[in-house]
Amino acid sequence: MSDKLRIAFMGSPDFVVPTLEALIDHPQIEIACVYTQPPRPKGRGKDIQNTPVHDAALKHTLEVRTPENFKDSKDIEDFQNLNPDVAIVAAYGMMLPEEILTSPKHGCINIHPSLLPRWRGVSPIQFALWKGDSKTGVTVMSLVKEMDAGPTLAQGSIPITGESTAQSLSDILWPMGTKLLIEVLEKLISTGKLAPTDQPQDGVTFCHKLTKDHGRIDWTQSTQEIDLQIRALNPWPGTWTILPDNKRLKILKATSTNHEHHEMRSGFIHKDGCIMCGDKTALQLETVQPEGKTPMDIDAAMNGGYLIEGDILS
RNA sequence: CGCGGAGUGGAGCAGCCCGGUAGCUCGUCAGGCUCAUAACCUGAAGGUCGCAGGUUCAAAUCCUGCCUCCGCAA
Repeated sequence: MSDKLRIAFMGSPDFVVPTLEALIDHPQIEIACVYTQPPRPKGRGKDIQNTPVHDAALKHTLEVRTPENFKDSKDIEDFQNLNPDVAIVAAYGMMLPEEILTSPKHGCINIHPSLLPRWRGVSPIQFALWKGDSKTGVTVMSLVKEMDAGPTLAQGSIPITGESTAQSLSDILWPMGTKLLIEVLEKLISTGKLAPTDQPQDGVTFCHKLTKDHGRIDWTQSTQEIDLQIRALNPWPGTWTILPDNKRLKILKATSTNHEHHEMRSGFIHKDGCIMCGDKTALQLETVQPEGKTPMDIDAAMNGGYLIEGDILS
């Protein structure tokens, strides 16, 4: 019998790979198995590709399992037969049935990048930023049947600034979550139990899944709202607008201004790439990407004729 | 073989269909004007036109193959 903590890791995207590697490197932890999303067609040409976690696990010669879901009792049995002390779930990308949640001795532990109970759901970082929260954070919690409603084990908080993007927050929150997770696990190892705290009843909010459609800019909104949208949806799913020739233009970076302008129509392109918004202030575009082109700064886009003073964005 | 766009001085583009002197908007450098300037004027430097073949008197331009980048979609 090993006295190491026996873990099943479940995750998929690149930003949880460091979490997996931190667990691998921990002397008192052993990874029994890594679960991740099945390889799927991806990218141009639709080649099927492993998830980043899949490749990282293979690199460390860990067993990888990629069930489509846990509806098949065989998959559930296979999981139970691993007999893990605890399962770590980090951006795995699927709901787990109760048989899985209750199977490990200490249940399933999840890293959720929000200050629960605020922003339960799948895109918490983006929503905290988009809805103008002044701070956000990361919560380590036990999973229960109801989504993101389980008791918390640790929590950390960070401020959201006018410069924050979903990317910049994610870059801070996931390492913070990993650190808190390790602390929780070390405490589990030393005391043999978790120290859960039930979530408050009040302050529960939910966020839904984002799609590319959420990235379309409505120029009748205020500069402030559009600025938040651009930073919240950066880098995914990205924000975009439609040029007069019906081509898409991604907006990668922009700054709100309070310049005064003579032309007030929403979406009107002023000299230097200032766009009129609904509250009669303007948004200064800084980095854009026309369809089929690489990202470029606004001066280049104006010089190249992608944006023309006097045209209207829709 | 999912659909599509693109590789031309440092940046973004035009030119290609209808082969024949390297163009446009900027940037950079020098000088001028100005109290001054990201403004204005004058001048200059800077490009094997993605790579390799082919056709031709002549290829950025036509033909073939390859490489690279990107949008959509997942």
